[in-house]
Amino acid sequence: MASKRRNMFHKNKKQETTEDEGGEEVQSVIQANQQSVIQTATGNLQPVLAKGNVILVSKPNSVIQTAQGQLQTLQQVVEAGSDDSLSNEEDASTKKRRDILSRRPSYRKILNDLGGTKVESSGSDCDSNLDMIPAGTLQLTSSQGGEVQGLHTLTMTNTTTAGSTIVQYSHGQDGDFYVPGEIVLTQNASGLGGNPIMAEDQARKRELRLQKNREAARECRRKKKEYIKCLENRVAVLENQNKALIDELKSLKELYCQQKAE
DNA sequence: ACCTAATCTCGTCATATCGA
DNA sequence: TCGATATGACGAGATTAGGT
Repeated sequence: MASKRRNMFHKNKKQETTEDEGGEEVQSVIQANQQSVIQTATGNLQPVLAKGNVILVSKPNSVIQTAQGQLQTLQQVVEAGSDDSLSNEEDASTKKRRDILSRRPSYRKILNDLGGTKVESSGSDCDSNLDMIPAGTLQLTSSQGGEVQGLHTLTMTNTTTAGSTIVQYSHGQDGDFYVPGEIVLTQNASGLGGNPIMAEDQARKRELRLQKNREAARECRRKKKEYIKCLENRVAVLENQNKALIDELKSLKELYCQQKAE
């Protein structure tokens, strides 16, 4: 039962809204079934837009002008959004999956590639291009302020009992407390020939590594949320640009028809 | 109020990526 | 090349929403 639920969760990762640690709700701006922006004589350009395709507008005095960077971005978004390998996710074993799935570039790298925005260890500047959004349109704000991460330290204290350790956990704000239980390192488990000092050292290193990784995971999740917000912001910007271009095109067409009729 | 399914959050592991 | 860091995947428990 529980595992079934978990599997469902991993299958249904796409959500309309999500809530972060601070209780902040992030509304998705990605909407399906948007009216097609670019239309051809046959009515729809969709079949042409396969993965990796780029629309090139090279006509010098065209109404529709694009900056090179925007086209690049569009291509990257299209490519990032289509991951064929995920469709077989259910059937593969864990090991196999890890072999098949290739890791994407880090969020830091992606964000740098996208807009030159850097992911800092705290705070967000991904909204830097939001001033392109016309007044009255959706703006997503990214607030990171709610969560204060204190400094954590972990110390292991030797006791007279061989192989056991008291773990002292120190939090920056709440003060220290001691974990009453003990970490027992047996000879077999440590594989260190029964040397309690080395075993304790190993355990200490492991605890340190786990602690670091724990915090790294938190930070990584925070960055991931920020990255998603950035993408959503970008979608909002591009949708508005599309809308403006459509309006411009429409008015120019009308103007042209009027002049032609005269 | 209770149950169940869906969703969220966190810790851990494995491994890719980065920087010295 | 190697140690440190970042991140995807997974499992477990907590929380939430909807139905009875």
